[in-house]
Amino acid sequence: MTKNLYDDARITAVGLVMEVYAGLAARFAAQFEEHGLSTVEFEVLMRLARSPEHQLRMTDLAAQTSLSTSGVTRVVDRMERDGLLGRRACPSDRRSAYAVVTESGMARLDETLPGHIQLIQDWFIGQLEPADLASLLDSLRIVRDAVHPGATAGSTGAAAGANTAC
Amino acid sequence: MTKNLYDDARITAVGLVMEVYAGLAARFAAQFEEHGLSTVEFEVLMRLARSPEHQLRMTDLAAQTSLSTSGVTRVVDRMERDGLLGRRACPSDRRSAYAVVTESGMARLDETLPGHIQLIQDWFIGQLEPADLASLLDSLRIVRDAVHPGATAGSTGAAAGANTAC
DNA sequence: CAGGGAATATTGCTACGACTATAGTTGCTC
DNA sequence: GAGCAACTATAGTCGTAGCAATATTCCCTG
Repeated sequence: MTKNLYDDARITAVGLVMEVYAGLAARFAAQFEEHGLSTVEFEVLMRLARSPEHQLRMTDLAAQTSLSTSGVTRVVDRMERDGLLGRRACPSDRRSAYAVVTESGMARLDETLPGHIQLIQDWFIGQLEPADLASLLDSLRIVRDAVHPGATAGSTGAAAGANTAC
Repeated sequence: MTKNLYDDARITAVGLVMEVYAGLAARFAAQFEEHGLSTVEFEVLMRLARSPEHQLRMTDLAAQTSLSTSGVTRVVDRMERDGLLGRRACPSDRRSAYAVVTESGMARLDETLPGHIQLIQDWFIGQLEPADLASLLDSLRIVRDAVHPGATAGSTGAAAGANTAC
């Protein structure tokens, strides 16, 4: 018999990552839906809430969410229609537009967040010993920094990172 | 100021998982595309290749891939059209149908796999010290077993697990 | 200041996948 | 054996996201 590459330990290692992701994502999605949000909508809300003035340029939002710019346009369309977000013209660059969270959007997020954190606690954090968790996060950080698609709003952009200030 | 839940350490912990997943998935997808495969097509090919006789019932395939049954139908349609898969009637249960990998499908997988494993080595395994990697996998396994959406072809089905044998 | 190239957002087109309904098959019960 | 519930696969419909094309604006160079 030839050696079986299909059961290679390296394959199963990434399989583990994928399964953990899939499991968590599915549970999160179910809880988001209870509050009328999809996963990407929650992600958009979170990214904006963590930004100064609760707003971000469309392009920056796309960079931070692993969505294309057109995808961001559609999501913001929907959320604007639902009153969660608003658009604001950028004073210094008329090409750019800000997506800004409305009061209603912040309220929706505040209403969703406690349950979300509870899920994280129950299915992820709480499953591990504190020392193991710390070690796990360290390792994940290393891999993240290597793979690093610029999701952390950090130093990915070759240009000066301050263009968030428009 | 009110306490800021949006930067909660627990949120950033799952953010880490999501970012690692997204980064790996994007790189994998690019390599799959070089061989004319999408991510789900590769996953289907892998699941079938790891099964006895290189075949699986449509329902079982759906259970193992976090795809719906109709999704599996469409994917198998495409892959059958491309000659990677074939359909075979189940002799003992005429409701069921097997999806079976063709010679061409196995060849495609064998052609794709080395590069895939190389990516895993470069961006995941190779980033960590062996001891840290082992610890990481242990922790991931614990979380996986908790979240456990039955992706491992294990004991999810309430009925006897042996229905893979049709 | 005129013009070319880069950047930004949007829209049309297309592909993919989930939800639902439908048709066929099986096994159980009376 | 007829009827009925459960299961399997498929087809219809809809929502969502990516890619390419477009219009506008900005910046830099002459």
